[in-house]
Amino acid sequence: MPKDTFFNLPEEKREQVFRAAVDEFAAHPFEQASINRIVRRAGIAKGSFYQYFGDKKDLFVYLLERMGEERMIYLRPAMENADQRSFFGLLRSLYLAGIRFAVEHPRYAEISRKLLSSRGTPVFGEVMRRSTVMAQELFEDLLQKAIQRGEVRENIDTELLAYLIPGVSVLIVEYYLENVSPEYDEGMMTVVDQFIDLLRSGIAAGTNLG
Amino acid sequence: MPKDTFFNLPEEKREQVFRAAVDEFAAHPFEQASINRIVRRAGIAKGSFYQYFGDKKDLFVYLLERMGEERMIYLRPAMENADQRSFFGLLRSLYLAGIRFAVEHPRYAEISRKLLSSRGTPVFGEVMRRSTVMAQELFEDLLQKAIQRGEVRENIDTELLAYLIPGVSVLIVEYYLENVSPEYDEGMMTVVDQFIDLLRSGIAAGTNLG
DNA sequence: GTAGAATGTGACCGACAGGTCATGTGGCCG
DNA sequence: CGGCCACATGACCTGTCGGTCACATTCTAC
Repeated sequence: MPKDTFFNLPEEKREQVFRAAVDEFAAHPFEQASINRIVRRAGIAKGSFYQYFGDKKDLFVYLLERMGEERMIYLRPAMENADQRSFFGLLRSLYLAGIRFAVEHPRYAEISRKLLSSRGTPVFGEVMRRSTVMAQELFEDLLQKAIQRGEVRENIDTELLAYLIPGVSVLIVEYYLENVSPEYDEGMMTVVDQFIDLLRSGIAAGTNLG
Repeated sequence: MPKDTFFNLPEEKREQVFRAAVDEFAAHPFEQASINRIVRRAGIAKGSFYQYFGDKKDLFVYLLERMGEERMIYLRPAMENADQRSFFGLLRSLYLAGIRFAVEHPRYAEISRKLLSSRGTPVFGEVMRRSTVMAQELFEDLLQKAIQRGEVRENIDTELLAYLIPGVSVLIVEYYLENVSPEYDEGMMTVVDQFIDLLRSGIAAGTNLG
């Protein structure tokens, strides 16, 4: 948690510091991110920084929390009436919401990308375990319900799938940025739709064609 | 390329240095890996290190090359008669070979894992682009042939799939290590088989069951 | 032997990191 | 006014990094 001093700051200065942090963590993963660069960019003294935050991780966790709140603004509507909708339709809405969030907050998206592709570093465990577990539980729950509705076949490993789905979403974003367009934009949805189609029907020729 | 001095070394010492490097890069991603720790562990002076290698990247590239050669020893037999075998069977052989490689060289596997989950860092591009492109081309080629044989339906995006398949293999390994067993072992094949089943048939209930 | 090349060595370099702290500054309260 | 308090500041701390270099040692050839 940032210190009181940070929240007592005039909003303009507070946001200046925050923006500098966003820029830095969008450009460098946690370990390489530099407090020196942040304070330089924010136009404050280094001593001041440590009046606001306990240490680098304190700032980073705060940033991730604010990012998570912003992200939920996009995701919550996509989850409406979750119980009455098809699994694949819901999945598509979630991806769409996630992509809109990324399109409108590309630096946040960059921070997520850097963080998600650094699984295994010490800071990842401390910072992300809770939310990856939450995502995994959400998808596992959705899959179970879809099986009960007869929408998804029952002889699948829901735990594995619930792990793969968020992981693949990162791959999709990377594929798009590398091979289609270097910008976060809604064209990503064509790739998402390809993936959902694969997920639904597999790739084998035969009875599943239609 | 390491300097001549390195190859003139008595084999024992050369392997001592090499093993120390493997240990370091298995424990830390490239940027965090420390020459100081490597020379300490190898029992050589830092000056000596720079008689053997131009710089840190020189060592790392050499290590990856040796690792790639070792890996090919496992993969080559799995590719035998590639043209006459089913896509899914071949895919399974490749995964199996990859897992055997990882089981018998867990530190190599750890280095790969660290490297693959650091896409986007500067060193990744310089060092990996060639081999990721190669893997992507291989899978795209295999998929095209499978489509021609009528084994795989033709309305899929082979480029996307060829990107996703190697990426998902990393996810599978991570899933296994996090949720099943912390050791690289052949139990991973049960997860691989789950994945291949998903890839083949999708998850939707209905006509594709059987 | 002795010259000279090859190899070994660790103190040293400048850069940068995260973090501290003594001192300065400005405004509010009595 | 004086005392206090919240905040601002940047020089400074210790540590580590990748990399260099002058010098010591060992090996080879004659």
